[in-house]
Amino acid sequence: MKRPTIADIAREAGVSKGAVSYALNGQPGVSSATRERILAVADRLNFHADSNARALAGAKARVVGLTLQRPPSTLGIEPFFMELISGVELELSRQSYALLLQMAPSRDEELAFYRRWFSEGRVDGVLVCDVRTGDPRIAVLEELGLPAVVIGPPDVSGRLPSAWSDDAQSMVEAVEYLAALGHRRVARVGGIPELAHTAIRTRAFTEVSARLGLAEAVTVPTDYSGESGARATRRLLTQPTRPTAIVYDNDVMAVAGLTVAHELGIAVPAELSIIAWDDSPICRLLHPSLTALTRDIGAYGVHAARMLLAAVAGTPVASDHGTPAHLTPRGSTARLQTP
Amino acid sequence: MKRPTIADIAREAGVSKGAVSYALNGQPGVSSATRERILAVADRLNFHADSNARALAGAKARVVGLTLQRPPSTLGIEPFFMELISGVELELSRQSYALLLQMAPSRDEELAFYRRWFSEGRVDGVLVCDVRTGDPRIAVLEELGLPAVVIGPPDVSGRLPSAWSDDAQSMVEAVEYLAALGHRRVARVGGIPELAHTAIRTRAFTEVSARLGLAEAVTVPTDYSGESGARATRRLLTQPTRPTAIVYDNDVMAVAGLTVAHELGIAVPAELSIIAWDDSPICRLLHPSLTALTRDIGAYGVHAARMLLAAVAGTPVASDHGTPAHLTPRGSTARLQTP
DNA sequence: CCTGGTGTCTGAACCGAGTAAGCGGGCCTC
DNA sequence: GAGGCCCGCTTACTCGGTTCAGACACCAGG
Repeated sequence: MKRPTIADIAREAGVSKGAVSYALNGQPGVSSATRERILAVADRLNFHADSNARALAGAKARVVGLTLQRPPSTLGIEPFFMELISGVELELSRQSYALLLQMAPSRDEELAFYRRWFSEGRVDGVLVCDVRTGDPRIAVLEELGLPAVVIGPPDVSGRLPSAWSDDAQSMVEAVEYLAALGHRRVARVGGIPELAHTAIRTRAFTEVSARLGLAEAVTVPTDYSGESGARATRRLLTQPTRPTAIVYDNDVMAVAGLTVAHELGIAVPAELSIIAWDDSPICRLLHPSLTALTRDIGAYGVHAARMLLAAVAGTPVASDHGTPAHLTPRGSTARLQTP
Repeated sequence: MKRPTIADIAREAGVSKGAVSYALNGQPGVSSATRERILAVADRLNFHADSNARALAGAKARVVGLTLQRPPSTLGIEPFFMELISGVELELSRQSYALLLQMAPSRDEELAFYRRWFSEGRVDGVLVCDVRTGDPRIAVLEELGLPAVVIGPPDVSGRLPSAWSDDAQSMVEAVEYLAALGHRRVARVGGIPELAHTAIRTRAFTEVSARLGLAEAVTVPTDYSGESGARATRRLLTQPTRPTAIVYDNDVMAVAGLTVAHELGIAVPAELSIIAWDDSPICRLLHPSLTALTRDIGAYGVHAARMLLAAVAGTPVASDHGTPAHLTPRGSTARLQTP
């Protein structure tokens, strides 16, 4: 099956290639009568401009890139990224953009992909996830001049705009809630410590705990996997004075934590309260259902995509903080039973 | 930052553009001495050929497409697709291909994306998931002549090669195992009935149950979401004569089912055995851990990608059945307690 | 009637690669 | 020593768009 080109349309409509290009792109230079005629022919032939030719001629490739660098094992179960991607695509589709997805085995390769995409002219811009403090990607992207939006806290995004929300505020809400329920020994099973948003949460957790006079508010670092979450929970719950509440940095680890508590014969929520950061259907399905910090992850994606496309179009865009995650109380948190 | 072109390399190496192209592509036409020199210059300038120009000139775009048409809510929690994509990308990266990912809100739009990708020359080939019987995508792809590989059972893939395994065999293994444990009333919470692989599983389930003389082996259809899985389980377990074992078509619904059983005060595995199709870390984390039909999903992805790239290269490829999912017995299945 | 401006359209250059055709020069053969 | 051939490289054209300079018509103003 042969694909129609603008030359075909030009011939069919009795005009030149240039006129067709102007008509299709809504540019001035053709009368509305001929524009109509050209568009009609294009529509009849079911024409779509070859994106390679268009990109080569200096227009946009209409593709943006996204790389993920987490082990596939944790990526698979964490609903976060799929929801994020869903949101990103929603906005991209709306503006006829496509998404190039790349899983990178390591940070170096992730960087290499950005470089390659740039030099191959594959993408008009990129989204950056899982930012660390002093992340080399930021500098490289700034140097390349490739439009980019960071999905993460703004304080590590350099001159790049970022789409994120105030994790500190959400953490305060969670811990204050636990304190209000009477909990004094609150622990946290945190995410990958090197990630910038983990650091923000850790700091907020420590500060609010100190402010509320809670006992040693310890954060156990993990790699976000269920296994490491289970290990961390086991460690916390087998201490001489165990915590009465634990905040988990993702839903998978919270599920694991719930299971460990059950395994150790510790009743949830009677003896242990659990909060998961990032709500997901699983949190609702379990018994007891998990109290969670809920946020509209898809909305982040939509927002980030919109910002990126604006940046690609040359519009200066500012960082934007969406609404922070808020607490959704469910069955896994309860007032502390004073024995 | 300006990107180097072959013209830059040609000037630098003191040869013509043509020679550079031949050298870079490993084609004959240049002596090994100049080839070395050209490659050295290209390497020094960190050159990567513009993919748009290359694709326009008739070479490959080095991109393949994949569309997903499931509601984001179920996509998010189901590890299947992320693992599949991980596998696909592993192989694609190895051959310097990129993946264009597209989530489609509806089947019609999914089809429209394939059409557009084709006419825009964006992709060299596509992967097709979630095939239904009489799926219109198969016919369209055959008509367009766009290389494609179906990730699904071969009997609905038309002339397109397919990468899948024998679901019927795995289903037989699961039901025979339950029967061997003494179960006579086995039910199934199935996936989306229109999907081809669901139909295969349903048929196999019915047949093996009949062969083993099990009582009315009913399959309750769902949309794969945890909620619908919970509903289906509730329905099954509140019947006058309830099943003593249930096979779930995905892990999320199995988790939901476990929770419902708990909610109804039905002990797992003492009073009810549960098997999940598709293993995932969650299955291992829960208490009791879930007996599952395990398969290497990433391997499917690798395989499908390899087949697709072969098809893109013009090599005729045959459908391939990988190793079927096999049973991994865990804590959620047990011998039936005869009261 | 001439000039200037505007609107519409054409022609051609260009993007950065791939590739067929052509062309010297060295080597082998008779 | 002439003819033929292959190797190594260049030249020029191609892909399908975008875009700019210019041609032409038409109209208003002086």
